[in-house]
Amino acid sequence: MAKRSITAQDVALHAGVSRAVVSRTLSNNGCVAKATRQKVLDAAHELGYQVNMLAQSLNRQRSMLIGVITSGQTDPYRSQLLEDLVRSIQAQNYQALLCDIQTHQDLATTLTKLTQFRVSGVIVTSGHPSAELVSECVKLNIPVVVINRSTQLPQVDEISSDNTQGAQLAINYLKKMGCQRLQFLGINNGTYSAQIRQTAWQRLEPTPPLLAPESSYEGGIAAARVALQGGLNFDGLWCANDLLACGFADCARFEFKLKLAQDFYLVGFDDIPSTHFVSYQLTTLRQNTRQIAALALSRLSERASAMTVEKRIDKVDVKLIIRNS
Amino acid sequence: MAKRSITAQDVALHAGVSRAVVSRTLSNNGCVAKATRQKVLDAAHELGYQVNMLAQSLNRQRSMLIGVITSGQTDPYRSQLLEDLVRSIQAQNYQALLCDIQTHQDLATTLTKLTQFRVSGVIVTSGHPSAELVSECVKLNIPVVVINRSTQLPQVDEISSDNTQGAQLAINYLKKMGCQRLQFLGINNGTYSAQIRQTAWQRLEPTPPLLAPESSYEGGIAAARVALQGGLNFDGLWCANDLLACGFADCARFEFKLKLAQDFYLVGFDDIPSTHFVSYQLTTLRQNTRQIAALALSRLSERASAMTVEKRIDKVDVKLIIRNS
DNA sequence: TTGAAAGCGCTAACAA
DNA sequence: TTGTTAGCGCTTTCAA
Repeated sequence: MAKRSITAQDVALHAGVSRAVVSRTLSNNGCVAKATRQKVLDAAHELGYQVNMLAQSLNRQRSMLIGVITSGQTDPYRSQLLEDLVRSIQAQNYQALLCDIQTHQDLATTLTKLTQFRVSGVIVTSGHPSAELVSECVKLNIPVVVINRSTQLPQVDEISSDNTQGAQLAINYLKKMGCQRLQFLGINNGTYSAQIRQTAWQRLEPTPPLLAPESSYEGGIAAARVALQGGLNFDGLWCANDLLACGFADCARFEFKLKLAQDFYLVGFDDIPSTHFVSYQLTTLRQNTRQIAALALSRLSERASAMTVEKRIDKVDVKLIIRNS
Repeated sequence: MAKRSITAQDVALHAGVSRAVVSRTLSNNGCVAKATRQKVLDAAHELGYQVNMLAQSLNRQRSMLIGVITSGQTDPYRSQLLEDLVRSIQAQNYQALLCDIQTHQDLATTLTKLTQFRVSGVIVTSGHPSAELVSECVKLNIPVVVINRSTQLPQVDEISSDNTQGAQLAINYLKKMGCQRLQFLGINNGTYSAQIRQTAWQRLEPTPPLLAPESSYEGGIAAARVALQGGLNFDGLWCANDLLACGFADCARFEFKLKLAQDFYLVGFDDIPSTHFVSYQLTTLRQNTRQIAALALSRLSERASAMTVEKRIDKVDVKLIIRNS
């Protein structure tokens, strides 16, 4: 039943040349006479030839696949990042092998899975690859880049939003709004980004941070209940992310009858869609996910050609989006 | 530099057998003596052998890859569906090849890309595959399933939420809340799902639907401005999706000072996170994305073993989530 | 039960 | 510039 598909051999026959010439022509590699080249191209087109990526990859010991590792957590920011990553990958003619991991163990098995496909690179947006895993990749010449997380590993490039700059922008904004007592809302045992933002904050402001029990809308509500119980003792708040900010804002407004941009100012992080809903209009910091994605691909290809180049750490600018909080 | 990785040959040598035995043992295919089997397993484990998926797939003419086609549109519902799809795929030991398409043309090139990787199946969540594309897949024995869309093609299985049931649930709810003049908010030139919901609605209620200019929060606002301008002439509204519902609700509340669950009732669709925020608390219909995903994988594997089985159309139950609207 | 050998479709070194 | 040849690592008849 399953019809055999058209191979380079067929094209070679049709064009009256050898398969080697076909290969050279189609991969633009090695020299072919102009006329021959055209013959091959025509034949390939006529027959509807499609190269078999499996065979090609097997031979080249490298597939046109790039592994993208994400955690189940589907918050709007992550979705946006993923979308931009996939687009960047496809723009370079690669394809995205999407791997969802739940646990640290998953990361290990996933990374070996990816090596079995001889991926051209791995982009980690969740979890922390261990040294052995990475060295395994290095051995196989597979570059690894991590996004919004750090690692000690020397061969792994890092890309993240500039959280320090973010902290500064948030503080400047709050002060400009006249706030005198600033506060930060982080997450207990939170994500790497939340921790970094907290650290960045603490370098600039001494106030001990508020901590939400979890990184979510509900976490923001819970944090607000605790924080506002004894009265409002701050007038400017920076939240580690927008979901927290929305939760905090709602609890403050509906349970404690506080008014945003009046009783206190609030800055979020991520610029997720909800923040621009009429009922929120939250001031926030927008990450440049497109640039992060583009940079990830650049780093991957740089390291592909020179596995041992020095580790690079990129900080991508964030942008303050001023709304009504 | 790049160390050659361990092959079946190495394992064979180490175990003192032929590579054929190694292959049989590891793929559980053909017979191997118990003792030999153990020897091979031990050797493989000791050497840390990992099968080369490229070689295996080339030989079997089929990779452990499943193509997932999505459109750039990252609304929360789509993200959730994607996540569930990827999990289901990984649960079956396959890997997800994620392809983002923008235009109809992209679908075509993407589908041929996928065939080049000899994927074991394709899941389409966006766009409408043409007859030729599908027949190309059929020829290569690649099953195709579409989610939340329909197609005339006989070899393509369809899975979607039961929109008719959804319409009925929404209407029942609104009537139970005492609504007398029901209305539906669809989308002008909208998604397939929105159209189906509209059709389902119209079979039950004769009222001509409202139409938003686009499928988004802003679309909902725009629709509300038009609809409410001349006064409120309905008391129960069903929106094609939650983003529209949020926009409509906000415009109604903030611009027209209407009260939800008082001046009119509103039911959404999708149960996206924003709907359960304190400031919305929208009643909505939840799609069972996990079941949709699981079903997609089932259909794919069924068709894989019998390409010509009759086309199947599955409707997955939706669930009314009653909140405060 | 095991091994030898052919082949999946492609690339690349080498020779012509 | 072209063709020949030897693999890439695996699976799978077919004999032994």
